[in-house]
Amino acid sequence: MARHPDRSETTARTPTVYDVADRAGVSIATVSRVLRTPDAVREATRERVLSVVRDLGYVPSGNARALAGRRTGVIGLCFPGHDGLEGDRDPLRVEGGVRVVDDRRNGAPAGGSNLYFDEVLRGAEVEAWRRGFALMVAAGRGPSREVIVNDIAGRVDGLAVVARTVSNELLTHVARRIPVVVLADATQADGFDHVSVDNSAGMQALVTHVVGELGVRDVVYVAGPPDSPDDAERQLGLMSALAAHGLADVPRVAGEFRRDTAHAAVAELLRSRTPRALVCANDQSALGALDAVRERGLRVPDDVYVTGFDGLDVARFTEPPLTTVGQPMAELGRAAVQAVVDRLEAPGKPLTATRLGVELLLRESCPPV
Amino acid sequence: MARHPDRSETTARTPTVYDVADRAGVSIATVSRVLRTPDAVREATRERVLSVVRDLGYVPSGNARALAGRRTGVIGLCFPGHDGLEGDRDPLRVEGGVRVVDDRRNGAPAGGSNLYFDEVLRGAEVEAWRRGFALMVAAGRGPSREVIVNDIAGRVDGLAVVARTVSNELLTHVARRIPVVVLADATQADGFDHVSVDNSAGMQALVTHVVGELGVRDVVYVAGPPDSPDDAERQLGLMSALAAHGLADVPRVAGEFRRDTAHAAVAELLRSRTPRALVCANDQSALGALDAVRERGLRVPDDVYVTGFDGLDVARFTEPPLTTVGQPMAELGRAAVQAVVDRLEAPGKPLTATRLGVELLLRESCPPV
DNA sequence: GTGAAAGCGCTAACAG
DNA sequence: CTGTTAGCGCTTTCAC
Repeated sequence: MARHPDRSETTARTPTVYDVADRAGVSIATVSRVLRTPDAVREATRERVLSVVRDLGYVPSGNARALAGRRTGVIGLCFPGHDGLEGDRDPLRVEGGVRVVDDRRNGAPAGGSNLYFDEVLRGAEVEAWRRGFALMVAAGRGPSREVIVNDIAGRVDGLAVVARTVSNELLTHVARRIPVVVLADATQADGFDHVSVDNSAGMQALVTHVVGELGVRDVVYVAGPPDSPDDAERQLGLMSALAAHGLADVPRVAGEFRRDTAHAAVAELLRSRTPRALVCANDQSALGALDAVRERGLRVPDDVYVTGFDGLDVARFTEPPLTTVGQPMAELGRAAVQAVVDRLEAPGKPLTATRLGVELLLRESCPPV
Repeated sequence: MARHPDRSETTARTPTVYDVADRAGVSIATVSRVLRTPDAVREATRERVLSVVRDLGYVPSGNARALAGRRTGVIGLCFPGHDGLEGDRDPLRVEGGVRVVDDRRNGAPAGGSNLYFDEVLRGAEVEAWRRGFALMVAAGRGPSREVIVNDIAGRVDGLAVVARTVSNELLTHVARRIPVVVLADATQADGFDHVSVDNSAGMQALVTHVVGELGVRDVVYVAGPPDSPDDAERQLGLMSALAAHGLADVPRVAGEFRRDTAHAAVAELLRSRTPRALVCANDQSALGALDAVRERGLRVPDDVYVTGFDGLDVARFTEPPLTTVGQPMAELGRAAVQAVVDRLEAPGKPLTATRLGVELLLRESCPPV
């Protein structure tokens, strides 16, 4: 009471434990107990307190709780902005009304709108919920990203970060405060727990299908960005499958994981020659490859096989449907949260590196034999 | 210092302002200033403090900040669990490896995997970020939902809640502490800010197309759940368009917004007769209607027109592509966050009811004239 | 510019 | 079963 000389109920502030305690004629400790360990309080008292809680519209401050309890009950998830989300700078359109659009099929499906992270996020949310944690998201864009991550790090019990979202330096820094797990990057020995997908095995299976079963010798790889750990692993799988079939290497063009870039690169390539198969680093670039092949008047799969990687939904609806490697995206998110929680529960245990399996989805663009 | 007699740097705890202050030979106030208002501190001092921050791996506690600063910098978003996410109870599969699947088109596209909320979430995230807030998500499933919402309410500055996620009672309760905006429910006069899409106008435009332009008189409405405010509004639009064309009403069957339910209901209907058009309350039920029509050996649009509502991605890839009303889902999320932030900045202003426009997407299942 | 001190609202011993 | 009392780590006047 000393700290709160005037808790007269007339003051219009958001009510605190003190207000509830006063009104119910109990101590703040009892109010706290009613909320956290109801069985430790006599029924009558409990009822009284609860009714005051209702009357006052009391909602306990999560921050005060976290501070006093030394745990927030929140897990953070950071990933690198929603790619291609131009809406980022669109002014928000808020007029009502209806616009009529003739939307009959007039071209290839639009590029996948970043389903990838949507699904990771969903998986993470589900798992966090089950483990009794709330989830805080930061899909950083721009330089302020580092600031935000730092900020988030201060409000959660643990953090899951998608590879390449922020500098390793920052990661190391925040890891001194809370457990950090890195998603979609198999790199070891950086002191973090890791959760990733079997990129290498996936690509290996895919290329084995193309080279081994279909017997194609003339392959071109539409590569991802040089600094992508994902692509690095996929190339490892590629090389290994090639080697297994007596091929030393194949030519590459730079697709950069992007539809437009891949489109341009493949168009350029096709001006000089037509390989039998275009193995693309991801689905987006496969869409670009498909565009370029079509423009050239070539048929898929008859003239050229085309394959992707990721298993975006949109890959099922291309013309023809795209053979690709499906990643368990939602499970990635779940596994990440799981790894964070596990680490929280067993701080001392050795670092883990979770590997999730993938699916080789054989479709018309490069069909089964 | 009185409160922290032993701040000797040898103790291995997560460092606090006190540790930084000690090491840098300044007061905690100065440390705080360096972080919040750098210009208020002499350059030399600032550098010194910053370097200690780095050395110690200091990350400020967001909770303590929020508590002292009386604002969290976080906005909450709650929606009703990820529908149909069975993965909810799946054990997480964590073995690596590759599974090969012949995934050539073998049926209709799978039902939309809840893109709806994924996009709302994404929109909210983007807007929160731009406004300098972090986002906390709760996609509640089960009864503990109410508990969690309450919990979240205690850790955020404002809350956006999708209609029918939690009881109005709880909403009213937490609204006494922080601003609450309700999504996708046009109901007024409940004391909350609202953000929704123009359901009524959308359906009206759609039905005007069917009845007015295509001249169909024999329509059946595949309705949503009786307690859905969304469907209620859509029916309003339906009635109004019918009236405008001299039709009193049309028969209804219960689709419940679900593919399976709608499938069953329409199959039942078709056993007795075949209406010229099936106007469905949402895309999911339109998928079900399509299934039933196909099974009956009828052709769309030649024998029956079918329409949906929502504009899910999957509706573009059905056979034939589905005429539907597209909702700006990401913008819904953005507008919600915007409403929360606006309310935070101007607590006194009158309640708002934001209405987002929709698009009538005319596709092959009920094409333009 | 910088420091001292007073909380922010809650939990968790520790007494009784 | 209930009350007292320390803090949790930070921001923020108010002096100097």
